[in-house]
Amino acid sequence: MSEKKKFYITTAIAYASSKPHIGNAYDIVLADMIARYKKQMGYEVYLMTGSDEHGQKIEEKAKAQGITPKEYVDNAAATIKAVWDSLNTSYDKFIRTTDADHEKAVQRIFTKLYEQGDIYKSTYEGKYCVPCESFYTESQLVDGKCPDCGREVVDSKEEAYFLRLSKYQDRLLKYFEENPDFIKPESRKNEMINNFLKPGLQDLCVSRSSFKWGVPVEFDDKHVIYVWIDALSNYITGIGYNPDGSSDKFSQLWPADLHVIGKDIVRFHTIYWPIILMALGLPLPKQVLGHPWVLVGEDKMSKSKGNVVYADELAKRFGADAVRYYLLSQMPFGNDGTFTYESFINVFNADLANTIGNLVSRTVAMTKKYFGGTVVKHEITEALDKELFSFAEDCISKYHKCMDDYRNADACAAVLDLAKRCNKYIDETMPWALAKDEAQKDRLNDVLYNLLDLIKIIGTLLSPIMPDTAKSIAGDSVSEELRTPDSYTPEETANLFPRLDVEKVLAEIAAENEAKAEPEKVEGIAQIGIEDFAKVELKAAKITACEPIPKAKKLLKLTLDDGSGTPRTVASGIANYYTPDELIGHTVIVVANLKPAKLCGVESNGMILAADCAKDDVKVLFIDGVPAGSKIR
RNA sequence: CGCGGAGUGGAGCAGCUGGUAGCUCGUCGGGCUCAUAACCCGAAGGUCGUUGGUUCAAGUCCAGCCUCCGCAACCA
Repeated sequence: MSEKKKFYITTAIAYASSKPHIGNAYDIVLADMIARYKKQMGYEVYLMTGSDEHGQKIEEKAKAQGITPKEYVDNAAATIKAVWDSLNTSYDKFIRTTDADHEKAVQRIFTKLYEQGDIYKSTYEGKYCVPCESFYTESQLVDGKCPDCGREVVDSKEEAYFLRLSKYQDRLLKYFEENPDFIKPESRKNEMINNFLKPGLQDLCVSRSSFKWGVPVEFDDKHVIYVWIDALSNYITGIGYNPDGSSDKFSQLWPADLHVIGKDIVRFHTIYWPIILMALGLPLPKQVLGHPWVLVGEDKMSKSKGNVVYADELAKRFGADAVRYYLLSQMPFGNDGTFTYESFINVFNADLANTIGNLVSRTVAMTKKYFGGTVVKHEITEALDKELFSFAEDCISKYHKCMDDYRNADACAAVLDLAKRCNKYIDETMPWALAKDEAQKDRLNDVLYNLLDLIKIIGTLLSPIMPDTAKSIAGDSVSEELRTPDSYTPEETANLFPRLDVEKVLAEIAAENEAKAEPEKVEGIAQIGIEDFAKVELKAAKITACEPIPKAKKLLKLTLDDGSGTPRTVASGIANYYTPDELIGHTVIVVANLKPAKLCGVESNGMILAADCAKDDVKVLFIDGVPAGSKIR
């Protein structure tokens, strides 16, 4: 009968609409590190991750590919798993929201909440744009019209189910107060309270009837259960919860000790999720950790920007441990971190190759060279050694303090400090000089013993962060006890982290990206026939007036003379490149038969042609001298 | 005044509850040779966005302003 304390930790489940990028992967890497750490601290750990597989977007993507949504998500889930596995993550369960037992449990949850009155049927009232098939709230409208297409909207009602959030508001606020550590970091808690709780919660719409790919409401099959109840419930259904009777595992593991999530979904996990649990009569999770994002350079990662970086590709190139180390050591606690290949390689070289790898390599080499591979323990007498070990103890306790607080970057720094201290110790003791004097043989032995001992400590401390590396430098005997073994006989290993040539690697990557980008472009824009082009009506038009649009940052409102006699108004997103004065009087090419659209309250009839010369460089095509109204083809 | 975040030596970041500004990389000079052209030491370089306030004392607290970045709205 093990009396180990349990630690149930989860990640956000990844949305199965596309391959997760390095930022999504940060979630699981962080959770995995915490899980491994807790395990090492003696906890019985259960780590769950998974994929969120319902929703309109998936339905549409599947349709576009001509396969069923189920086929689509089967592929997607496999991809997600493959990425997670490439990072050597040690999850105990991978839940899929299309798992039969999950779907069943979600239906039962929904029904239970409905029967006890926490979910009620009502109508979703809003402004509806028929062509766009979308609902908008009053505040989303632009000049009372559809923000998307600019057309009139109509008052409309749609049946839907709602979760009573307001009922639990006060209890939730109280929970926040009584559990100050519930939300980490603290700043996000204040955000939640000020922005959502204090103004008052509005009941949440928890069903949809506009698409089919979801868990059907048991008693009303026109509706599917919307993401909140479906996805969030994974944390309990994945360990066997069911309102009709839960598994033993559930009672052992729940409440969760930690939900690791991205900062963008803190709201759902600290407001909606606790309220769902309260309604179910279940205890709330102990803590929610909202981590920052991984940016690529300055930007958020996005497919359209073409700057997406995938974890498995990185792991393949640099090794899983290096990727894990980069993410865990370089992400600031509160702010977004950045990924660039350049900084990755720099960190790799500085921390992993030069400091840790080289320390191991030089120490092992000397042990081999001077003692044939084995050094033994003697009592410490030198003051220098005492200082060295007391420094090590400081590092260890600092490391724990940081890890307990999920300040993993600082924890990494503490380990690096120790490794640097060891490198310095080598210079201070100069083993190569000792080796020349037979009388110093014992001293030389002691120096190497001390180094090997601390290398073992470094390996131990690193094991949640870099499991493979830890194994190869500390072996299976991870231990934080200083100077326990009677002797050390290190295994000779190849260089742990061979230094990378920045220029060379960057060039390689650039070449590969280029090779990859080519075929996609051909695919991206389909060829069209002359008849398609004929549909576009291009005309020359003279800019007679131009002014900025107050609400808009990027738009200019242009008034054009297109020869028709009536002035034409066009909004154009060129405010960052041109001032109104620079445009007035010039003649431009306008797409005349483009559907009108409402932009920031201005009706735009057509668009003017401009060239994307480079990133952040746009040039409008001027055709001064061409009479206004001339047809262009 | 839509919401939120940030402005610290060349670059990237630490600086929690106020008391001589630190780290990594880079640069320059030196040392060493066990090691992965690595390691060790030293130096140069910051009026901590700006203005005002609180205080014996502010990067650290308060107020205003400027700039940048996400999200939302709008690159038709």
